[in-house]
Amino acid sequence: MAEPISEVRTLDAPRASRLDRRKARTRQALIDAAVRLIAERRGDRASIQEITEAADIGFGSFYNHFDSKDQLFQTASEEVLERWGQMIDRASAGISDPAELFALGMRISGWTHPDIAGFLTGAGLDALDIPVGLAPRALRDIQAGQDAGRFTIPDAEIALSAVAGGLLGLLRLCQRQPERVSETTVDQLAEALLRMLGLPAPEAARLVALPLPATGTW
Amino acid sequence: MAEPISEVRTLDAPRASRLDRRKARTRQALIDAAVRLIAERRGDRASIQEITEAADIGFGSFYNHFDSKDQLFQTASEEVLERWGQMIDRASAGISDPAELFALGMRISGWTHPDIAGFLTGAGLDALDIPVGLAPRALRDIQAGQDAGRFTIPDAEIALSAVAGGLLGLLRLCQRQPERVSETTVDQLAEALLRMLGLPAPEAARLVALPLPATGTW
DNA sequence: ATTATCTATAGATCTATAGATAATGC
DNA sequence: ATTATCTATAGATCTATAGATAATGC
Repeated sequence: MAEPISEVRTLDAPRASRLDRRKARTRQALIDAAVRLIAERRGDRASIQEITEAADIGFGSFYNHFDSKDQLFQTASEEVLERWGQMIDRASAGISDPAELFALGMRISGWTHPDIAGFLTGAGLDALDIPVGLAPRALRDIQAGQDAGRFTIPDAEIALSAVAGGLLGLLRLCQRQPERVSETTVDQLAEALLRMLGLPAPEAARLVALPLPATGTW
Repeated sequence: MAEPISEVRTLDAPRASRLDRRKARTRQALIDAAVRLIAERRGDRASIQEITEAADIGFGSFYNHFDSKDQLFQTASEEVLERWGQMIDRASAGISDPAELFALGMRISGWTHPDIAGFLTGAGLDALDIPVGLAPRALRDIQAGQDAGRFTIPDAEIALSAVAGGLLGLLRLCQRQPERVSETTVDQLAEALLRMLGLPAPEAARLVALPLPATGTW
């Protein structure tokens, strides 16, 4: 099988024509609209007509970019989660202790942009099935913590689901009753989840008291 | 406001005619079909036609019982969760320690009937918004544990969401890779969640080692 | 006679596509 | 000349209801 052409194109740096940029803009408008609709819990109940109206593009343009609603929602989920995951990567560069990595990722995720938080609460635990973004990073940290003997919890995937449930509970509360979420709420959740993973309570308390690095531009 | 008439009817014991029983049977067939569809993740994507076919009743009969799909799914969710909750009530009668109550409910829920487990994993965290069944009981136990000073976690609702995430993770794993779920997996999850709630680790280990009472008929 | 269920269907969506229009490339 | 977007629409659903049929009550 021959080398894919796109490979070559990627190397020719400024190949993107104005046409390409226009196409990318339309595609991005569809993805942004999908993220908003998931956050509003309209999700896949929205018709393609609603989606294109929310994206402010012509109805037929949808099929220039996606074959079905499911494909759009899958792509949109992957994109927003991967963007989030890479932001956490930047913030946690240089840290090697898996427990510290986990704590940091959780504390940053709890203070994320409201739009993204809305997406996550709308997607619910289904976000765990998205193969990129937050879930694989959190699973990696949990497994590394097991291997290092810092986490005693036996099954990493069950632990990951509990972690996700905790984060989603926090984000839901932020949306519904923001007055009940103080600056320490996120840290308290991260601390509780570290205890669940099997870290001794004093060590969990120590990790969430570490200073947060700057997250950079989102 | 006058006393509701249904109150009186409830006292006249064997009022249910054969017609009433036939009607109840049709209604139950719709509810059972809805539970199966949620478990199969077809959920509200299923058309009313599909629902009535799954229930093996005529299409038009749907509207004798429910105004919309949403109403059916809401009713079905409440019924199956409340049935589950009452089973736990029976199994935990006589126990007063909230931490022990919580541990028991979790350990029983982890060994529930596969059909019900399928429903829960299909519903996901949305089950937390159902006002009857498991969620209010678990929230009650967590709050009682806070009041008794046994749980140190500050926000009971966030904790509940983490607990639900853990249980759903376990049930998902049971479905996908049953060979990875041993007899101790449920107890290990319950123990981890007790630690998360703030119980000292040795105490958490002690509680999940207690014998399970018989759950009775489901 | 009454009540619930069933079948058939009108009207309202919704999806997918064809063909026209507008934007860009050369 | 090429490519993407837009408008319009055919055909396929899907919902809600009307009217016919079957079961039960009295």
